[in-house]
Amino acid sequence: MSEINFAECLYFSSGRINRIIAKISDQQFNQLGLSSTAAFMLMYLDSDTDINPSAIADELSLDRSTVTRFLDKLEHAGYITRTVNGRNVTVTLTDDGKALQPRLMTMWSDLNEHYQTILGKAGEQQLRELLNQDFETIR
Amino acid sequence: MSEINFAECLYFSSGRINRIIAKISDQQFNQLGLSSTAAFMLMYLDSDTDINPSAIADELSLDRSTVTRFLDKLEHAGYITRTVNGRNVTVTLTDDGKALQPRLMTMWSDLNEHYQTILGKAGEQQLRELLNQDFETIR
DNA sequence: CTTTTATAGTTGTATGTACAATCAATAGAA
DNA sequence: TTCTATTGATTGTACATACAACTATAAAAG
Repeated sequence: MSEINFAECLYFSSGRINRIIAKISDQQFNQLGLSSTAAFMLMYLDSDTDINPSAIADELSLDRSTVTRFLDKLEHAGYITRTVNGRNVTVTLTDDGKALQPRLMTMWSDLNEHYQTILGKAGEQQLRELLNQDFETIR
Repeated sequence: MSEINFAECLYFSSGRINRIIAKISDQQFNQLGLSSTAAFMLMYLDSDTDINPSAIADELSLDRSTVTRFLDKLEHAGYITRTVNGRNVTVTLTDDGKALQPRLMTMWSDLNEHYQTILGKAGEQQLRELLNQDFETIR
């Protein structure tokens, strides 16, 4: 009776596309034994110095606790170090972490090509613009 | 040096918007003590008879195992029953499950209004269309 | 018919993520 | 200067989800 078209439901369609995109991304970075989030975190850490967890959380739109978890992994893997300074923490790439950067960059550009293959050039562009609007934050 | 704009990275922007949308949706359905996925599953079950888990998985773009997990919860909550028939299972709404439907429908329409408030009317429409393309499936 | 292959569903396990609570440190007010 | 409120980071916990392995059944091939 109700005839709901679930394909039209934002909840599922956004979940679905998110999983598609995540999978493409993971396939890339898993080649380095990294999850996508960990990989992007490393790239962000290369872009500046004296970065703290909160800044990472802001930049990558993640909860601080989520950032903590990934930093644990990256530290354990030897790609970063944490320097505690009072209640602040500074995150720094190790030499291993720096050495990874060129490969990360290559993968990132491969990734963007791959997105275009799947989504189409126009679709990829459209999606990018749409998703990057500054939506009202939910509390 | 690298100057990556992470806001432009599909991996994070699609995750971000997915979380926004999921949160709006969850806020609605949690009023009935249901997760969004469980709620949509119930609505789908009302739309036809003799539905099996695989069909649910197809319709909602979820893995069969994920469907199993939610059916466990819904069964435990008394909203559905499972009838095993050889290797096939038929899922049926209980009376309680049926009784829930009007409220689910109301919430769904509230939800759609809420999306528009957050995303803007145009944005919501655009997003809907974009996300509903039939992307090549990843294997 | 019997044997092989494919399919439906479930279970084990792992991952990414958030939220709430907590701890420690700083900053502001008294 | 001491007390209080705020803030940065972490930990405990919970959830949605997938994938791989497994079980049982059905279908196809011989």
